[in-house]
Amino acid sequence: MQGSTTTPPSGIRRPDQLLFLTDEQLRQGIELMFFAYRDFTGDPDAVLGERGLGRAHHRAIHFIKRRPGITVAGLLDILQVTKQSLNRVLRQLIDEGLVISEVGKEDRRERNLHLSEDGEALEARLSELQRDRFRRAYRTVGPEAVAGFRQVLEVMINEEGREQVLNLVSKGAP
Amino acid sequence: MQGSTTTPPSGIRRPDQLLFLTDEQLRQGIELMFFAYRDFTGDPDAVLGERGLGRAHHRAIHFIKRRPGITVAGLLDILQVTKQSLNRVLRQLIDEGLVISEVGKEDRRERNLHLSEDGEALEARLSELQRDRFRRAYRTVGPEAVAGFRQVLEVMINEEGREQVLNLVSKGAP
DNA sequence: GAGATCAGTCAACAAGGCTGACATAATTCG
DNA sequence: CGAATTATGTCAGCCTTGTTGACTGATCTC
Repeated sequence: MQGSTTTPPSGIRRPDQLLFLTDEQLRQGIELMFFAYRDFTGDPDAVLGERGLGRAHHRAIHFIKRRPGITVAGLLDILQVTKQSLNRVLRQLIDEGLVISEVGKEDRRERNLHLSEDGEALEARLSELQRDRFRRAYRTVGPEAVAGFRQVLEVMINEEGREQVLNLVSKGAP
Repeated sequence: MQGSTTTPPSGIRRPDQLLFLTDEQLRQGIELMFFAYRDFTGDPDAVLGERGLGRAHHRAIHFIKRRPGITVAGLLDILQVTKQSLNRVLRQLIDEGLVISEVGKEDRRERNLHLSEDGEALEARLSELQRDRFRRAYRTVGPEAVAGFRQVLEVMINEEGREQVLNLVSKGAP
């Protein structure tokens, strides 16, 4: 914390620069992560609850919005759940008319997933809530803190797979 | 991102300072949060899985370690789940000999919760994994980014309750 | 002594993970 | 062409972890 920008006064045994690596500081980071994530998912969860949907549906909707026409296998790859688990969620979304599944043009074994109008509307409502939270937070702390925030999250991701994830996040190829 | 420290050159219509607030930037933050949290919980989940325990057990263990002697009501307050839900988890932990529940000294209706030796050992193993991840991340990005990371997480927390949470995180009173 | 409070429990339900097994198309390979 | 592979869907069953509602027992407090 406190830690100022550059070098500490000399002659100190436990330099200020390393203070942010004490078990205590690390523990605080861990707990903050827990509480922040809980609230981060809270708003959408509430909206989804109204319609009998859950967080799993949100994730599917989010990434279908992000990659319209994505195949089931593609979504499985991103979400890293079993196909049985995803299938249940997807079936519900299709039954409710939020997601449209159509036979692949090139490879007719594949299914290309899209959001219906209703699906788009729900997605917009959900992502709006999360963007609001981020916007408020980002606005409060300013661009430098935001840059730090992103840096930490990025290196928090498992090293194998990190490149793929960062690629996905920043619009990168499927 | 990039955004420098102070004021930008004047006369710019969409100042650099606001670039980090576009929907696109916000969406990236949201997705990073999702992926980082997934990996953040991955390591402990694996260890817990070996013993037939889950994330809920981890949370209980974590906060009992943090506040030895905490009462059931106190834990409920932190975790924000129903007492039936917590009770199931707690019962398992007590049955497995990881947590010790003893009648309150002052108020005999209360139960004070502690970790047993085994509980301490498991907690150490789990928190070690998470601290390692944070330590690596923090070390990689440096103290300034860490400060930014923490600032964002803090203001991400719901405003009602934020003070209480921050108080808890930073060792504050029960 | 009456009423409030803390803890524990039973029962029932739902979401969303998992495994394993199997079916059906469609594509690709030999 | 026929066989193997691939993409998807589905059935069945199991687990964890959340929920509500109802109720008990012990202990405080007024």
